[in-house]
Amino acid sequence: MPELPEVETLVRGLRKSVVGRRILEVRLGKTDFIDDAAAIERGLPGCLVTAIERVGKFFLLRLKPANGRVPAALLVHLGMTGHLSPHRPAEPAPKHTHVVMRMDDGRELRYTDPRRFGRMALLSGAALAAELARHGREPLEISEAEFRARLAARRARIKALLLDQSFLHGIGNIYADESLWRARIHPIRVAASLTQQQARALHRAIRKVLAEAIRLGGSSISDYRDAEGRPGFFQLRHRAYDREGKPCFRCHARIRRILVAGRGSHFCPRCQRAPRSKKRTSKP
DNA sequence: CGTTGAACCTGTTTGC
DNA sequence: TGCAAACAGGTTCAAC
Repeated sequence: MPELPEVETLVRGLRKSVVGRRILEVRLGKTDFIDDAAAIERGLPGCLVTAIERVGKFFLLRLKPANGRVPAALLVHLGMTGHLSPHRPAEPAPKHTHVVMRMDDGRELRYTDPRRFGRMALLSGAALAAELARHGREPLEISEAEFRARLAARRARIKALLLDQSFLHGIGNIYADESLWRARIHPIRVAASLTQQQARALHRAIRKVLAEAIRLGGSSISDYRDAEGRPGFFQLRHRAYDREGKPCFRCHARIRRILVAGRGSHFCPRCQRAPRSKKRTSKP
């Protein structure tokens, strides 16, 4: 569910209701997705949430401890099925609610995640810096020149590279397929083989797709909801993702689905030309 | 460097 | 209807 636009939408919603609030109490369910559950249980109560940021697909809740200890940050990743949102305590907690933070306005910030592919960690100082250092560039901020230069240095397939969070962070399977469709680039093209025009088109497509998805509150495929429980609407604008067998919006050819980097990849076989296969027929 | 497949988990959809 | 397989918005790791 959660790629950059969904996390960004959630972050904007959470800012309004959670920043400036103090965490009074923490209750945990299953904890196998938490780096150090004891540290969370011990460290969160008493903390003031001073800011909420998005780093790629991660949430970063900046925390100010009550008793003058060093500031820390709660890092949250939603994995495939995670969700983080405020609720009234009277609202029954759904199945798979694993973290409940009782806030000083009487509400509960709940983390729910059926598959528990998400991640949570309370970090400060060097550990936090090390975590952030593993991340790639923001797709909405990287310049076209730098994007092109970095592509030129890579022999990986473009789809695999777009999913690589140490290259760019925040793009997942939906927005990779949507960006490639818009830029008319086949997912198995080698990154370094893209022409300057194609790299430029991809840079623009990524920005356009992500910006529009944020504007529409993200994509709700099955269960994504924002901080107020409302779905996103960008799924209505998908042109490739999950459209196997349906006509291409540009040329009406049937959208195909293949496996690239182990992920279902959707593309138009007519608009997004496959690279010339590299069967060596002659050798000088 | 890069690729593939498996693993981590639960739920839903699809196929026989 | 029933049951099994396939698949899902993600990441990581071993093996090649």
